[in-house]
Amino acid sequence: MGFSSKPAATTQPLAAAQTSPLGEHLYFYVSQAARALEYHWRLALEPYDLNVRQYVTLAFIAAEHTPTQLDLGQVLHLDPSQIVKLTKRLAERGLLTRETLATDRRAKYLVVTPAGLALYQQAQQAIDRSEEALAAALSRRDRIALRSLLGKLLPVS
Amino acid sequence: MGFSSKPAATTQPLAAAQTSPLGEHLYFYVSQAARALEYHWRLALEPYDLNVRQYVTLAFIAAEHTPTQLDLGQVLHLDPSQIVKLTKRLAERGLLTRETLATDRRAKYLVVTPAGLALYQQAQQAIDRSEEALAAALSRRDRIALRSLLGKLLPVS
DNA sequence: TATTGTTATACTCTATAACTATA
DNA sequence: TATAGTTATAGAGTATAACAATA
Repeated sequence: MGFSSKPAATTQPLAAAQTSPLGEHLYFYVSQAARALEYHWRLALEPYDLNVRQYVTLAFIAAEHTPTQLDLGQVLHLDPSQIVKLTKRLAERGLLTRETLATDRRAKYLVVTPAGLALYQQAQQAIDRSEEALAAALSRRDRIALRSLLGKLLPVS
Repeated sequence: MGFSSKPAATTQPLAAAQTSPLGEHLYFYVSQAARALEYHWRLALEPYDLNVRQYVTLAFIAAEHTPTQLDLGQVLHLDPSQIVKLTKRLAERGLLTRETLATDRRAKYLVVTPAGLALYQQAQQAIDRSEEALAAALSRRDRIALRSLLGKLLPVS
Protein backbone atom coordinates (compact mmCIF):
# COMPACT_ATOMS: atom_id res chain seq x y z
CA MET A 1 0.00 0.00 0.00
CA GLY A 2 1.39 3.32 0.88
CA PHE A 3 0.30 6.39 -0.89
CA SER A 4 3.44 8.06 0.25
CA SER A 5 6.19 5.47 0.03
CA LYS A 6 8.33 5.13 -3.06
CA PRO A 7 8.14 1.34 -3.41
CA ALA A 8 5.13 1.94 -5.57
CA ALA A 9 4.95 -0.84 -8.11
CA THR A 10 5.52 -4.54 -7.64
CA THR A 11 4.23 -4.42 -4.12
CA GLN A 12 1.28 -5.62 -2.14
CA PRO A 13 -2.50 -5.28 -2.14
CA LEU A 14 -3.19 -2.60 0.35
CA ALA A 15 -3.42 1.14 0.30
CA ALA A 16 -4.69 3.96 2.41
CA ALA A 17 -6.52 7.09 1.55
CA GLN A 18 -4.48 9.92 2.89
CA THR A 19 -7.39 11.84 4.25
CA SER A 20 -9.63 8.99 5.35
CA PRO A 21 -9.65 7.30 8.74
CA LEU A 22 -8.19 4.27 7.01
CA GLY A 23 -4.73 5.70 7.34
CA GLU A 24 -5.13 5.74 11.09
CA HIS A 25 -5.11 1.99 11.35
CA LEU A 26 -2.16 0.25 12.90
CA TYR A 27 -2.21 -2.12 10.00
CA PHE A 28 -1.53 0.63 7.53
CA TYR A 29 1.48 2.22 8.97
CA VAL A 30 3.03 -1.05 10.04
CA SER A 31 2.66 -2.54 6.59
CA GLN A 32 3.76 0.66 4.96
CA ALA A 33 6.98 0.46 6.92
CA ALA A 34 7.31 -3.22 6.09
CA ARG A 35 6.92 -2.46 2.43
CA ALA A 36 9.50 0.25 2.58
CA LEU A 37 11.95 -2.11 4.24
CA GLU A 38 11.22 -4.85 1.75
CA TYR A 39 11.79 -2.44 -1.07
CA HIS A 40 15.25 -1.67 0.26
CA TRP A 41 16.05 -5.34 0.64
CA ARG A 42 15.05 -5.98 -2.93
CA LEU A 43 17.14 -3.08 -4.07
CA ALA A 44 20.14 -4.35 -2.15
CA LEU A 45 19.76 -7.90 -3.48
CA GLU A 46 19.12 -6.94 -7.08
CA PRO A 47 22.79 -6.84 -8.13
CA TYR A 48 23.15 -10.44 -6.95
CA ASP A 49 20.06 -11.64 -8.77
CA LEU A 50 18.54 -12.90 -5.54
CA ASN A 51 15.07 -12.33 -4.24
CA VAL A 52 14.40 -12.15 -0.53
CA ARG A 53 13.36 -15.76 -0.28
CA GLN A 54 16.45 -16.98 -2.08
CA TYR A 55 18.64 -14.86 0.15
CA VAL A 56 17.00 -16.22 3.27
CA THR A 57 17.43 -19.71 1.92
CA LEU A 58 21.15 -19.25 1.45
CA ALA A 59 21.43 -17.62 4.85
CA PHE A 60 19.60 -20.47 6.50
CA ILE A 61 21.62 -23.19 4.84
CA ALA A 62 24.83 -21.38 5.62
CA ALA A 63 23.84 -20.95 9.27
CA GLU A 64 22.43 -24.40 9.90
CA HIS A 65 24.58 -27.29 8.93
CA THR A 66 23.15 -28.96 5.87
CA PRO A 67 19.46 -28.72 6.73
CA THR A 68 17.00 -30.94 4.95
CA GLN A 69 14.40 -29.59 2.56
CA LEU A 70 11.76 -30.19 5.18
CA ASP A 71 13.67 -28.03 7.66
CA LEU A 72 13.80 -25.24 5.13
CA GLY A 73 10.10 -25.55 4.43
CA GLN A 74 9.26 -25.16 8.09
CA VAL A 75 11.32 -22.04 8.43
CA LEU A 76 9.96 -20.46 5.26
CA HIS A 77 6.41 -21.66 5.86
CA LEU A 78 6.44 -23.18 2.42
CA ASP A 79 5.03 -26.52 1.40
CA PRO A 80 7.32 -29.16 -0.09
CA SER A 81 6.36 -28.54 -3.69
CA GLN A 82 7.49 -24.95 -3.49
CA ILE A 83 10.70 -25.94 -1.76
CA VAL A 84 11.53 -28.15 -4.70
CA LYS A 85 11.22 -25.31 -7.19
CA LEU A 86 13.14 -22.94 -4.98
CA THR A 87 16.06 -25.24 -4.29
CA LYS A 88 16.23 -26.59 -7.82
CA ARG A 89 16.57 -23.11 -9.19
CA LEU A 90 19.37 -22.30 -6.78
CA ALA A 91 21.02 -25.64 -7.55
CA GLU A 92 20.89 -24.91 -11.28
CA ARG A 93 22.81 -21.74 -10.59
CA GLY A 94 25.41 -23.72 -8.72
CA LEU A 95 24.71 -21.99 -5.44
CA LEU A 96 23.80 -25.14 -3.54
CA THR A 97 23.62 -28.89 -3.96
CA ARG A 98 20.80 -31.23 -3.05
CA GLU A 99 22.00 -34.59 -1.80
CA THR A 100 20.16 -37.59 -0.50
CA LEU A 101 20.64 -38.30 3.16
CA ALA A 102 22.35 -41.61 3.81
CA THR A 103 20.46 -42.33 7.02
CA ASP A 104 17.06 -41.60 5.42
CA ARG A 105 17.14 -41.98 1.71
CA ARG A 106 13.81 -40.21 1.27
CA ALA A 107 15.26 -36.96 2.53
CA LYS A 108 17.51 -34.50 0.75
CA TYR A 109 19.85 -32.21 2.52
CA LEU A 110 21.11 -28.91 1.25
CA VAL A 111 24.69 -27.75 1.08
CA VAL A 112 25.89 -24.34 0.05
CA THR A 113 28.60 -24.43 -2.59
CA PRO A 114 31.63 -22.17 -2.34
CA ALA A 115 30.09 -20.04 -5.08
CA GLY A 116 26.85 -19.88 -3.13
CA LEU A 117 28.60 -18.91 0.04
CA ALA A 118 30.59 -16.21 -1.72
CA LEU A 119 27.46 -14.76 -3.31
CA TYR A 120 25.62 -14.91 -0.02
CA GLN A 121 28.38 -13.10 1.81
CA GLN A 122 28.48 -10.34 -0.75
CA ALA A 123 24.72 -10.01 -0.61
CA GLN A 124 24.82 -9.98 3.16
CA GLN A 125 27.15 -7.02 3.14
CA ALA A 126 24.80 -5.18 0.83
CA ILE A 127 21.87 -5.99 3.11
CA ASP A 128 23.79 -4.82 6.15
CA ARG A 129 24.74 -1.56 4.49
CA SER A 130 21.16 -1.03 3.44
CA GLU A 131 19.72 -1.69 6.88
CA GLU A 132 22.32 0.48 8.53
CA ALA A 133 21.36 3.35 6.28
CA LEU A 134 17.71 2.91 7.11
CA ALA A 135 18.16 2.28 10.79
CA ALA A 136 20.39 5.32 11.07
CA ALA A 137 17.14 7.18 11.56
CA LEU A 138 16.71 5.25 14.79
CA SER A 139 18.85 5.37 17.88
CA ARG A 140 19.78 2.12 19.55
CA ARG A 141 17.14 2.86 22.14
CA ASP A 142 14.59 3.53 19.39
CA ARG A 143 15.32 0.23 17.81
CA ILE A 144 14.86 -1.66 21.03
CA ALA A 145 11.64 0.20 21.71
CA LEU A 146 10.35 -0.54 18.24
CA ARG A 147 11.06 -4.18 18.59
CA SER A 148 9.36 -4.31 21.94
CA LEU A 149 6.27 -2.51 20.70
CA LEU A 150 5.94 -4.73 17.67
CA GLY A 151 6.41 -7.76 19.84
CA LYS A 152 3.30 -6.83 21.76
CA LEU A 153 1.27 -7.12 18.57
CA LEU A 154 2.35 -10.64 17.83
CA PRO A 155 0.31 -13.70 18.68
CA VAL A 156 0.82 -14.45 22.33
CA SER A 157 0.67 -18.20 22.21
CA MET B 1 7.36 -14.65 7.27
CA GLY B 2 7.46 -15.42 10.87
CA PHE B 3 8.46 -18.73 12.22
CA SER B 4 6.44 -17.93 15.26
CA SER B 5 3.31 -16.20 14.04
CA LYS B 6 0.14 -18.11 13.34
CA PRO B 7 -0.69 -16.59 9.94
CA ALA B 8 1.32 -19.41 8.48
CA ALA B 9 -0.07 -20.18 5.08
CA THR B 10 -1.29 -17.82 2.40
CA THR B 11 1.25 -15.21 3.38
CA GLN B 12 4.36 -13.65 2.02
CA PRO B 13 7.81 -14.67 0.89
CA LEU B 14 10.01 -14.08 3.85
CA ALA B 15 11.03 -15.96 6.90
CA ALA B 16 13.62 -15.84 9.61
CA ALA B 17 15.64 -18.52 11.22
CA GLN B 18 15.03 -18.26 14.88
CA THR B 19 18.59 -18.73 15.87
CA SER B 20 20.32 -16.97 13.01
CA PRO B 21 21.24 -13.29 12.88
CA LEU B 22 18.57 -12.95 10.21
CA GLY B 23 15.92 -12.56 12.87
CA GLU B 24 17.71 -9.50 14.19
CA HIS B 25 16.91 -7.47 11.13
CA LEU B 26 14.44 -4.64 11.38
CA TYR B 27 12.85 -5.96 8.25
CA PHE B 28 11.92 -9.22 9.86
CA TYR B 29 10.15 -8.09 12.89
CA VAL B 30 8.42 -5.25 11.14
CA SER B 31 7.10 -7.50 8.42
CA GLN B 32 6.23 -10.20 10.91
CA ALA B 33 4.03 -7.70 12.71
CA ALA B 34 2.57 -6.54 9.41
CA ARG B 35 1.72 -10.07 8.48
CA ALA B 36 0.08 -10.69 11.82
CA LEU B 37 -2.04 -7.58 11.38
CA GLU B 38 -2.95 -8.50 7.84
CA TYR B 39 -3.99 -11.91 9.01
CA HIS B 40 -6.40 -10.37 11.48
CA TRP B 41 -7.82 -8.09 8.82
CA ARG B 42 -8.42 -11.01 6.53
CA LEU B 43 -10.06 -12.89 9.35
CA ALA B 44 -12.32 -9.96 10.15
CA LEU B 45 -13.30 -9.45 6.51
CA GLU B 46 -13.88 -13.10 5.71
CA PRO B 47 -17.55 -13.18 6.79
CA TYR B 48 -18.26 -10.36 4.35
CA ASP B 49 -16.45 -12.02 1.47
CA LEU B 50 -14.18 -9.04 1.07
CA ASN B 51 -10.44 -9.02 0.71
CA VAL B 52 -8.39 -6.12 2.01
CA ARG B 53 -8.20 -4.42 -1.34
CA GLN B 54 -11.94 -4.62 -1.88
CA TYR B 55 -12.55 -3.27 1.59
CA VAL B 56 -10.20 -0.36 1.02
CA THR B 57 -11.92 0.31 -2.28
CA LEU B 58 -15.33 0.56 -0.65
CA ALA B 59 -13.90 2.70 2.13
CA PHE B 60 -12.30 5.04 -0.36
CA ILE B 61 -15.38 5.43 -2.50
CA ALA B 62 -17.52 5.95 0.56
CA ALA B 63 -15.15 8.58 1.92
CA GLU B 64 -14.46 10.46 -1.30
CA HIS B 65 -17.42 11.58 -3.30
CA THR B 66 -17.71 9.46 -6.41
CA PRO B 67 -14.04 9.20 -7.30
CA THR B 68 -13.04 8.21 -10.78
CA GLN B 69 -11.31 4.92 -11.53
CA LEU B 70 -8.10 6.81 -12.07
CA ASP B 71 -8.35 8.30 -8.60
CA LEU B 72 -8.78 4.85 -7.15
CA GLY B 73 -5.81 3.55 -9.08
CA GLN B 74 -3.57 6.24 -7.71
CA VAL B 75 -4.55 5.50 -4.14
CA LEU B 76 -4.17 1.75 -4.53
CA HIS B 77 -1.06 1.99 -6.68
CA LEU B 78 -2.76 -0.16 -9.25
CA ASP B 79 -2.67 0.25 -12.99
CA PRO B 80 -5.91 0.81 -14.91
CA SER B 81 -6.29 -2.76 -16.09
CA GLN B 82 -6.36 -4.04 -12.54
CA ILE B 83 -8.80 -1.35 -11.51
CA VAL B 84 -11.19 -2.57 -14.14
CA LYS B 85 -11.19 -6.12 -12.82
CA LEU B 86 -11.49 -4.94 -9.25
CA THR B 87 -14.39 -2.57 -9.81
CA LYS B 88 -16.21 -4.85 -12.21
CA ARG B 89 -16.21 -7.62 -9.66
CA LEU B 90 -17.61 -5.32 -7.01
CA ALA B 91 -20.16 -3.98 -9.47
CA GLU B 92 -21.30 -7.50 -10.32
CA ARG B 93 -21.99 -8.00 -6.65
CA GLY B 94 -24.08 -4.85 -6.64
CA LEU B 95 -21.79 -3.10 -4.21
CA LEU B 96 -20.98 -0.18 -6.48
CA THR B 97 -21.88 1.24 -9.86
CA ARG B 98 -19.56 2.48 -12.58
CA GLU B 99 -20.97 5.43 -14.49
CA THR B 100 -19.55 7.54 -17.24
CA LEU B 101 -18.72 11.09 -16.29
CA ALA B 102 -20.81 13.62 -18.17
CA THR B 103 -18.07 16.22 -18.37
CA ASP B 104 -15.52 13.72 -19.68
CA ARG B 105 -17.10 10.75 -21.31
CA ARG B 106 -13.85 8.77 -21.27
CA ALA B 107 -13.88 8.64 -17.49
CA LYS B 108 -15.93 6.48 -15.19
CA TYR B 109 -16.81 7.42 -11.67
CA LEU B 110 -17.65 5.06 -8.90
CA VAL B 111 -20.64 5.19 -6.60
CA VAL B 112 -21.30 2.95 -3.64
CA THR B 113 -24.75 1.40 -3.69
CA PRO B 114 -26.85 1.22 -0.53
CA ALA B 115 -26.00 -2.49 -0.37
CA GLY B 116 -22.33 -1.68 -0.75
CA LEU B 117 -22.46 0.93 1.96
CA ALA B 118 -24.27 -1.40 4.32
CA LEU B 119 -21.75 -4.17 3.74
CA TYR B 120 -18.88 -1.76 4.16
CA GLN B 121 -20.21 -0.45 7.43
CA GLN B 122 -20.64 -3.93 8.82
CA ALA B 123 -17.15 -4.84 7.71
CA GLN B 124 -15.80 -1.65 9.21
CA GLN B 125 -17.20 -2.56 12.59
CA ALA B 126 -15.55 -5.95 12.37
CA ILE B 127 -12.26 -4.32 11.45
CA ASP B 128 -12.54 -1.89 14.32
CA ARG B 129 -13.26 -4.65 16.80
CA SER B 130 -10.34 -6.62 15.46
CA GLU B 131 -7.90 -3.73 15.69
CA GLU B 132 -9.10 -2.81 19.14
CA ALA B 133 -8.43 -6.32 20.34
CA LEU B 134 -4.95 -6.26 18.90
CA ALA B 135 -4.11 -2.76 19.94
CA ALA B 136 -5.30 -3.50 23.45
CA ALA B 137 -1.78 -4.76 23.96
CA LEU B 138 -0.61 -1.20 23.41
CA SER B 139 -1.36 1.86 25.48
CA ARG B 140 -2.29 5.05 23.72
CA ARG B 141 1.23 6.27 24.34
CA ASP B 142 2.62 3.05 22.93
CA ARG B 143 0.63 3.47 19.80
CA ILE B 144 1.82 7.00 19.27
CA ALA B 145 5.38 5.93 19.91
CA LEU B 146 5.07 3.06 17.46
CA ARG B 147 3.74 5.30 14.79
CA SER B 148 6.48 7.81 15.34
CA LEU B 149 9.21 5.17 15.23
CA LEU B 150 7.85 3.63 12.07
CA GLY B 151 7.55 7.06 10.52
CA LYS B 152 11.29 7.50 10.88
CA LEU B 153 11.84 4.49 8.66
CA LEU B 154 9.79 5.82 5.79
CA PRO B 155 11.28 7.54 2.77
CA VAL B 156 12.08 11.07 3.75
CA SER B 157 11.29 12.78 0.49
C1' DT C 1 0.69 -46.88 7.31
C1' DA C 2 3.28 -42.48 7.53
C1' DT C 3 6.81 -39.51 5.66
C1' DT C 4 9.90 -36.97 2.12
C1' DG C 5 10.06 -35.44 -1.90
C1' DT C 6 8.21 -34.80 -6.76
C1' DT C 7 5.11 -33.65 -10.48
C1' DA C 8 1.07 -31.59 -12.37
C1' DT C 9 -2.65 -28.48 -12.30
C1' DA C 10 -5.42 -24.59 -11.30
C1' DC C 11 -6.04 -20.22 -9.45
C1' DT C 12 -4.85 -15.62 -8.14
C1' DC C 13 -1.81 -11.55 -8.79
C1' DT C 14 0.96 -8.92 -11.35
C1' DA C 15 3.01 -6.75 -15.58
C1' DT C 16 2.68 -5.39 -20.28
C1' DA C 17 1.13 -4.16 -24.58
C1' DA C 18 -2.38 -3.28 -27.91
C1' DC C 19 -6.67 -1.34 -28.55
C1' DT C 20 -11.22 2.08 -28.21
C1' DA C 21 -13.32 6.20 -27.42
C1' DT C 22 -13.01 10.36 -26.16
C1' DA C 23 -10.50 14.84 -25.39
C1' DT D 1 -1.41 13.89 -29.74
C1' DA D 2 -2.67 12.58 -25.12
C1' DT D 3 -5.81 10.48 -21.83
C1' DA D 4 -9.32 7.03 -19.41
C1' DG D 5 -10.54 2.93 -19.80
C1' DT D 6 -10.62 -1.91 -21.77
C1' DT D 7 -9.06 -6.38 -23.32
C1' DA D 8 -5.79 -10.02 -23.80
C1' DT D 9 -1.85 -12.40 -22.56
C1' DA D 10 2.15 -13.94 -20.16
C1' DG D 11 4.45 -14.58 -15.94
C1' DA D 12 5.15 -15.25 -11.00
C1' DG D 13 3.43 -16.96 -6.72
C1' DT D 14 0.37 -19.91 -4.30
C1' DA D 15 -2.59 -23.99 -3.14
C1' DT D 16 -3.90 -28.66 -3.92
C1' DA D 17 -3.94 -33.28 -5.03
C1' DA D 18 -1.92 -37.39 -6.82
C1' DC D 19 2.11 -39.98 -6.92
C1' DA D 20 6.95 -42.53 -6.02
C1' DA D 21 10.27 -43.98 -2.98
C1' DT D 22 11.49 -44.98 1.48
C1' DA D 23 10.68 -45.60 6.37
